[in-house]
Amino acid sequence: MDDGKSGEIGDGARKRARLIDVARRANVSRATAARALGNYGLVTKETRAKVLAAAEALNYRVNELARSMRSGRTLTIGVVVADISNSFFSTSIRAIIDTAASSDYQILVLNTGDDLEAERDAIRVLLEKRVDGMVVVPSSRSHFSHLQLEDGGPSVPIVLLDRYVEGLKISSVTTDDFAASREAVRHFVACGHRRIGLMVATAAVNGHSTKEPADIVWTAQARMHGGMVGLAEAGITPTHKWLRYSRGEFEHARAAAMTILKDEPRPTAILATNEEMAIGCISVANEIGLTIGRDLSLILFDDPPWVSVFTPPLTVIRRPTYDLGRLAMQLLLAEINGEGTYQAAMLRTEIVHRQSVLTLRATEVDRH
Amino acid sequence: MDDGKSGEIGDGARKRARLIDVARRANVSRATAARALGNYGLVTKETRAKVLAAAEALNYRVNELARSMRSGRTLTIGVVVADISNSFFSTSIRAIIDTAASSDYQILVLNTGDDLEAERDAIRVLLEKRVDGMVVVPSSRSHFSHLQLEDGGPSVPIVLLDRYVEGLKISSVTTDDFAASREAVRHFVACGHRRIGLMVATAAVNGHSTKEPADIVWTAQARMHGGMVGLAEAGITPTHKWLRYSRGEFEHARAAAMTILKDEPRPTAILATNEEMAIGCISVANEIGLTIGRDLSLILFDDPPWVSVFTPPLTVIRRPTYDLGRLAMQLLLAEINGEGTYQAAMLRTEIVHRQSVLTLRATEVDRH
DNA sequence: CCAACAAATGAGATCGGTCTCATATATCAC
DNA sequence: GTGATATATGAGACCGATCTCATTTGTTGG
Repeated sequence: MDDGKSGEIGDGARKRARLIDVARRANVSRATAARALGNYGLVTKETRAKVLAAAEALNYRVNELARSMRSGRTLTIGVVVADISNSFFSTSIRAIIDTAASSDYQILVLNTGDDLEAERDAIRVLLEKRVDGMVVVPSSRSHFSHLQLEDGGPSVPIVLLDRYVEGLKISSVTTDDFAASREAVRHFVACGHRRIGLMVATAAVNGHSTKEPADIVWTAQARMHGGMVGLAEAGITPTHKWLRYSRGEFEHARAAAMTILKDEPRPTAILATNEEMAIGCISVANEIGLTIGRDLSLILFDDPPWVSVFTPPLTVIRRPTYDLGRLAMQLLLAEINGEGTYQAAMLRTEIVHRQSVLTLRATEVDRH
Repeated sequence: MDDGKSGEIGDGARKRARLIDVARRANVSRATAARALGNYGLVTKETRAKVLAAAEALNYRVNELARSMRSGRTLTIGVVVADISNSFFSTSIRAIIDTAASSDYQILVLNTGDDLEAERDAIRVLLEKRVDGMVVVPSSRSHFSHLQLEDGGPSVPIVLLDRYVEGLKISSVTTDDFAASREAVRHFVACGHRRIGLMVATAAVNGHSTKEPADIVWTAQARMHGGMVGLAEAGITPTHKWLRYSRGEFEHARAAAMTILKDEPRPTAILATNEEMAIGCISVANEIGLTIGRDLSLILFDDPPWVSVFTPPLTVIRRPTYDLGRLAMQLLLAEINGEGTYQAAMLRTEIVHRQSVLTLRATEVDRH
């Protein structure tokens, strides 16, 4: 019964054109219209032209949902990230989007705020939306059962970004932060520093703290551990006196820095595990009259544009941020296409020497 | 005919559980299983328990694609943005994601690099994916037919973010950048500055240029225009001598700044329309021995964390970045729910006075 | 002129939930 | 006992594109 379905002309609120509308207008079947539009199978030039004209006239857009239903592919990748407004993550995501787009994949971005429950929800939602794969920045080192999708039937490939999870057999793309931290501390030591502070960014703590949070993320732990080993190797007893774990918010970072820099004797150098820690540290140094690169040496992880025009330009540990995202996406695409194998890629970092690390002369070492 | 479909136990490569698998395991019909899982209609406690147990055992996840097919809603919003790694956009997107998530919407992020063709593709893809709405940062002021979806049947609500488009009857959320620029120039003038440079960020130019690109974005034009009006109002003949349009990349921004600061006499103050322009400007100032806040005054748009710990702390035009994204999403959700009306929201900005603007004494005004 | 084959098109199943409508069973009133 | 009502469940249509398989039409050779 033709009970007033669409296809009639003129009523304002008509629905979007479907394939069948195009087919009817071109006087062909859906199958033929599909062939003409999809450019496959056998269609005469004239038929194709008729169909294309009809599609044009009706402003037809294929319904990807329906297509995905049949094909089983959504051409959509889920990205689960701690904080997209963080410059490291936004740059990585830019790389992910670019790489995915060149293979016609789109990106669904979910933000967890490093909250485990939010991460579980995110994974569930992405599974329900039937994404073809996921890039995840895991918020926990110990709770990861929601990332183990393989048991009980095939599921969706995942690649971890920025953070490794021990015991999880999932491909990951990280940087060698342990080595980076150790190298930074070695550099401090080589420049004569012996009192070295370490500000570790983590969301697993309230405000800031001197002891390691229970569920600290792999990256943060590697950076802390690398620093401690660097100290030990230099014959300096690793002390927690100038070690702080802190959330990233400006006030927390400042408070953490303050407790280090108010200490007597104060450290002559600080390693900050991200931009936020460094900014907190600089803020406090400014406030109590310490000049970076003279009274206080500083190295930070990551290399945002401003640090090279800072006074003084800041020495940093540069990570291949864009490459990290791109590689994660490449591994994921390979796994989606069945070409991939498990792989824990760990990219190298590089110290960019600028002017925030002072070389102490022997006398100064004593004086400080 | 039961031709070996799934449901049989034990073969490793079985597909994901469907509703019908759950129903069979619980010995009920699909309809009943749907009622039990969807928590609607009438189901006895026992039946519900059976179904939930079956779903649990099979690790069942609803297929949102299928659900969306019937419901006509995807609970997905498309976001089309120039550059997600830009801190302004990534903060706005964070707000968009947060706001959307609290209404159970997810975000599909596409990046255009401010390329019109990429933007058209992005819109097409989002339409095909049947998003329920879009937030778009339009890359062009003059080409916008791809954003006019209403003719020829109902389509999808769009809200413009950050950039207004004249002649487009689409809700938008922007800041009053004309007023902001004018106020910044006024402030310079009040501090005794008369030679004021203006660095306008735009992707519509190759490298940098002194004349206005053909298809400059609304925001950039407003900022330029506001600056010019500010000058005129102060009785200063607006000159293009110290006006530069430049792409955001560090080297382009530097090159643009160089041509301004190498001029004789050089301007004593510069208004930078974003972080990238400011960084380019600072870099050149450092190189040729100009100290910000003494030899060269500087105001920039936006207020990333580092500028307040810079030496000197930088005076900025602060925009409510997070609020911008949130409001855009709120307007969009309202339109999706049929409660919205057309609305061009323009939020106020605020000058944050720090120490990068020098007050010139009369003699200095002459001397400079 | 008819068989054999190629070219072009159509009919209908399918993907997996959701929802309407019909049916079956239980409960109650008179 | 019969009809009215509430409760619980099932059958089947539907969303829109794709793809297999069958059918029709056209072409060529003997």
